Amino acid sequence: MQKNLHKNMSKIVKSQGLNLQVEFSSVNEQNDKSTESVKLKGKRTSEYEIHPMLDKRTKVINSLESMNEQIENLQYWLMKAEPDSRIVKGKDVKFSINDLADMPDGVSQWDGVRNYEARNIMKDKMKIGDKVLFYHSNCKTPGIAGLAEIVKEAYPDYTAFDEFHPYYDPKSNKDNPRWFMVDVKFVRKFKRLITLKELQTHRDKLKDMTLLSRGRLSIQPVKKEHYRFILELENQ
DNA sequence: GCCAACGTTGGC
DNA sequence: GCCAACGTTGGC
Repeated sequence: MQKNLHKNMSKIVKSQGLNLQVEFSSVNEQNDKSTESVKLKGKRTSEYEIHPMLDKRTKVINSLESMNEQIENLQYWLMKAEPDSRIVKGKDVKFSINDLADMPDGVSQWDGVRNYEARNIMKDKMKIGDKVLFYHSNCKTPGIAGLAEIVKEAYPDYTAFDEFHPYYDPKSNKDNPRWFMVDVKFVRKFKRLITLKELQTHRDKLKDMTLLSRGRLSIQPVKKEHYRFILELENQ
């Protein structure tokens, strides 16, 4: 019976075209009800209860609802990096989408953010599985270069502790870290760079996009509809 | 807690 | 490399 439940879940997930890996932990029998956790890709986990008195279909719908909740909670962000070489305190701070792709497992810490608003987004808002538009800034053709996702939630940015590091901040220390970072994983490069210029021509659709109204913020929230629109632009 | 001075970002 | 916009600092 459990096997069928799992099969049904997998089928529904597939039929909805969702890019999720569903894992099931073993069921803990506890008198008249048991709990099972559903793990989505990354570490977002939700628990749902299995009531022996309810039929299979109800169980599947219940757990799907919790899955949909997780999907609804998915957040979208834009993160800026500089793809061109720039030497700060003797170290190159260049970081392009190709550099991210070349990291082991495509994963990198997002260090060097020294702005409170951007920090607070990382520290308080970003969750594993959130989607990221990878933006190339301070370069010849600024624009969105591809996609990444959050794979580790906020932890202290230790580069602030090292006085020889370009991102050193004497006001931050191990006991009272001022700056935080998340880990980001490469998802894919866009088929083409979606330039800032191009985005600016869609002011009708993107009028309240933070990138267009507050260009300086290096980590920004992105509305779901804007995210979707940008993915459509890629194919135009 | 205001705000002038200063520093940084990032498009152009 | 310029410089507008905007974020931060610190004196009062």
